[in-house]
Amino acid sequence: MSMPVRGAATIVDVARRAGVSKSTASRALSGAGHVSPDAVQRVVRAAQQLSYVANPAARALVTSSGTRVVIAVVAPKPDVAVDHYITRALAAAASVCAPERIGVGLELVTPGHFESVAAWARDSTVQGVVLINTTEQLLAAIDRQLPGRVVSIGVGSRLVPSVDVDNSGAAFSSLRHLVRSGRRRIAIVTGPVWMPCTHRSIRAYHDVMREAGLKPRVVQGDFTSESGRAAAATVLRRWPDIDAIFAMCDASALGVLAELRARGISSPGDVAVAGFDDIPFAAFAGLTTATHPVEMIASAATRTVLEARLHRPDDLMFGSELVLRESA
Amino acid sequence: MSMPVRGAATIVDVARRAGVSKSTASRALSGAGHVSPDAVQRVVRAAQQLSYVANPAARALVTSSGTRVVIAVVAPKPDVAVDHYITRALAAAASVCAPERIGVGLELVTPGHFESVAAWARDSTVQGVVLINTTEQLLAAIDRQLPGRVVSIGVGSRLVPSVDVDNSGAAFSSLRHLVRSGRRRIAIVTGPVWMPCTHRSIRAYHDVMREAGLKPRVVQGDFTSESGRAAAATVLRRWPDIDAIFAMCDASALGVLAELRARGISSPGDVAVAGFDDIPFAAFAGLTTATHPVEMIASAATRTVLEARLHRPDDLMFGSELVLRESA
DNA sequence: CTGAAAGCGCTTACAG
DNA sequence: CTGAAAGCGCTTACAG
Repeated sequence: MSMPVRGAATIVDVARRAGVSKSTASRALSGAGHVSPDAVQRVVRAAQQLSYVANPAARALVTSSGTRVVIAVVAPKPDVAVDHYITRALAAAASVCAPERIGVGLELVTPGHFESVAAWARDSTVQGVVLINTTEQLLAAIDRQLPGRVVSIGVGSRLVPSVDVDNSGAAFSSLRHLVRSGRRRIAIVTGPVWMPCTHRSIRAYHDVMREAGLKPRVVQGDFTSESGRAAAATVLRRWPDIDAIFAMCDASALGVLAELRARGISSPGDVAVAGFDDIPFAAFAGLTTATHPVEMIASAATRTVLEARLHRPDDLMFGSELVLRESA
Repeated sequence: MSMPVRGAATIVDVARRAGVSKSTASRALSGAGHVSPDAVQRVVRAAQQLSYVANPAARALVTSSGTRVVIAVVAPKPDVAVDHYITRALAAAASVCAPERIGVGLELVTPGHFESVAAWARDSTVQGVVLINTTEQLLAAIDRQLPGRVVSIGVGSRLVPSVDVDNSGAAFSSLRHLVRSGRRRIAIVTGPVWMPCTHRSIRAYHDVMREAGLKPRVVQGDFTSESGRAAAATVLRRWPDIDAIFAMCDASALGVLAELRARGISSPGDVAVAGFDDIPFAAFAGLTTATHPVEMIASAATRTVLEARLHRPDDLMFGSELVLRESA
């Protein structure tokens, strides 16, 4: 028997090769309904031989399984939306979907404009939605409209499972490392306040400072290198005797390092610096940081949406590992 | 008349509202076949009122229009594949596709393993393919199998249109700027030799050197910062009197700057440095470079694939602008 | 110029 | 446990 030439194998090809009707083939492949073990085996084997993957367009038409996964990014302004973090997550999602013949779409949501949520809910071609940087407000809107088709990379809700890195754990290990290596005047450069993850790290920071009997010193940043540089300047002005700066992301930490260098302040000699994310450039710059397995997180979130479970899956929290380099 | 509640508007909703059959509605919307001007107007209006976008799953089933666009990245090894350049292009593609209810998939192709090309050709859910970093070999395989559904970000072929940045122009303007500002011993740090774009820039480099009566000095890199650092070391060893280094990408240029700084060599004082891409970090680092409108390029390429023209569209070449900063 | 009918590839009640 | 039939939303010959 030869491969079909004109197009990809269809369920009719599989059924014919297995000697059953397409109804039976469909049931055998989906696992739903009763099918004799013998038939299941023949169908599965035929499907493998033909490299059969159900046509998602046809399936989407009859069920509501969808042909695409929407990656929805929440951002106050459209231009701040698509940073390296987002594009890495998108690439991971697109890689996970490709073998299933499912596509991904990228959509921006600005706070207060949640009309698109209703559109996704109505759209049978939307398999599901992966939220990035979501807010409590958006989650509330989703709970009402899209039950069971949404996963959040970030905070979750009663109905929306969360898949994320252990922000607190990452902050704990970096800060404890600083304390253990003798630092006593440790400042933190935060992310934007509207992002829930910012608060998790700030809380961890306060916990460690209290635990060690140290005074908290908080300066706000916005995850850019420029804001890190500005924050370092602020820190040095307010607390000239500072001996460590912990930034909530590597981009800001690199800004901190640049500002220190520009002022002739040595690192780690005078001021230790630690970041978070372990971006490729961090290794190059000798930045001590903690890993952020963005690809694993996005892959897991996307897989959850593809599986379309009936019950809310458990939250998933990925660990972060401290990476010691020169800067701290 | 009220909006349909259960799902997105279908062509039957549009037809009913316009008072025609769904056949006529379909023809009016596609522009194919004869429809009275009056009917066209009513149908178009109804579609607008209902925010109608044809269900791509249904359309893909009957035509071969597809539900997804494949972004195919050619890379010698899987791990070098997904850099910032790729993910930016992917994000742009996913943004362009989203309003059309089309998804994108990310697939890696390693040289010599072109089976996936045949799979895409057979797959009616594949609207088209956007190639990134393609090689002549892959283009040859595609010419035979996927006529009319492929666009290349990079080199094109007789059947595959190319959409790309003007690499030569970018190299010309950076190098001429170096020459004009008095530099005479100018080295180039290249990209990997297997990438066609590397050769375009090298050729431009040789042209400018010849034109200015200067000796060419070529060192190979691989687009990483680490390779830039190593290349700078090589350059300084082989040509201690060097006064400028042009790197084919910003990541490498940043590596060059780091190596110079580590050796106490001032920039631009002793050695001017220029890169290419204008990544966000370049502005922060004060790197002179030239713009690379990746998002515009990827959007244009994706739009071309979505339109699925019958005839090969013209090649598209995007200009690059010199951005003068501190380093040169 | 228009509408009724067929069919794309699937899944799922409905009979047997 | 199995198969024939209906139908998801579209487009496109086929008649009129």
